[in-house]
Amino acid sequence: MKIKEAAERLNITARAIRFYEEKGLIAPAKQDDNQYRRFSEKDIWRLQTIIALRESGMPLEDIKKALEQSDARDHEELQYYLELQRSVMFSKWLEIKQIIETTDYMIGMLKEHQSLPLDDIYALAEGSKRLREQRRDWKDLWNYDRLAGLHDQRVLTDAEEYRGYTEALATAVRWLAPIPGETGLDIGTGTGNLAARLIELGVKMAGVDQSKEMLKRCRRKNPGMETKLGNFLALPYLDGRFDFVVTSFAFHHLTDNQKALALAEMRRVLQPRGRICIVDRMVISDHDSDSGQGKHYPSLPRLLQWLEDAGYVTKHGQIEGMVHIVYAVPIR
DNA sequence: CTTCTCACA
DNA sequence: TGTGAGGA
Repeated sequence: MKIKEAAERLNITARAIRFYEEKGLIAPAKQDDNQYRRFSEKDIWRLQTIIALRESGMPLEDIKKALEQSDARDHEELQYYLELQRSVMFSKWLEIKQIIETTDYMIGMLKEHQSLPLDDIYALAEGSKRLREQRRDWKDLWNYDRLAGLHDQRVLTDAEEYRGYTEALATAVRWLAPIPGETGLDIGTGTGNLAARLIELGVKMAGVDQSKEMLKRCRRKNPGMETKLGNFLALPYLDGRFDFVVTSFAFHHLTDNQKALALAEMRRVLQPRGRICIVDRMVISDHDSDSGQGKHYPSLPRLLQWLEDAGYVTKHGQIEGMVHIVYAVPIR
């Protein structure tokens, strides 16, 4: 099949196909005498894949990598690229959602005042800009991909970082007291240790982590569990999906501003009566303790204050040393 | 009908 | 991330 026929069949221009070839995404055979490209069914199938991935907004560079994994039959890596793409799209969706909300607010102001109060609008714009930057500034400062292999060992033996780990997970499960059939989200799920305990009780758990290696292990350990790439600031789920959100030994990775944003994100994916459970090392003073190395142990009193201001009733407890648990149920 | 390159957004 | 022109 020559290029024009292929292009017509796929509803793209011949030019685009040559372009994909130039970028190294396909390599159709060329006829010896005149150098015309000949497209096999395999080539067509590959082009269809490219078009589909392109349709999802994936950049050509990433499509190239994804196809390489697919060629190597590396199912897990291919899944990683698709999920990466999904999490990118989710961030964009959140941004757009926010822009719509800002616009709605402006429309409301205009109706009410017959004009736009500039100060308010400016503050609003600044606010959304900051939120966007918070999200964008997310980085894997901790290289959990590298740590994934040793993670399960470490949580049990690291008497410093993960002191009280087992007891903390057990307490979280007890406080959440899930009803079988409920849906829960574990943020920063790692290899799914907390999620596994909840699944045992009949909860449908979803896990989010920023590390693909962690998620690989998590899926291996908990075959039925749904896992997605993502982070606190852009949870890869639509609104109102969960009965509860839980996070253990992960919240302290967020800076001050990011913590506030993360709480808002949790609320977004929760049903109206959805509860929140946060287990982590915390400090009792009024300010986060910034120990460097990307660790910002949250201030327990301030965390409680935030949640109460947002309309939650809270309950908290000390598990061991710095390790605390905070549980919150909305009353409005 | 196809190829390739150059410029352009 | 493509597209259009123009020569071979």
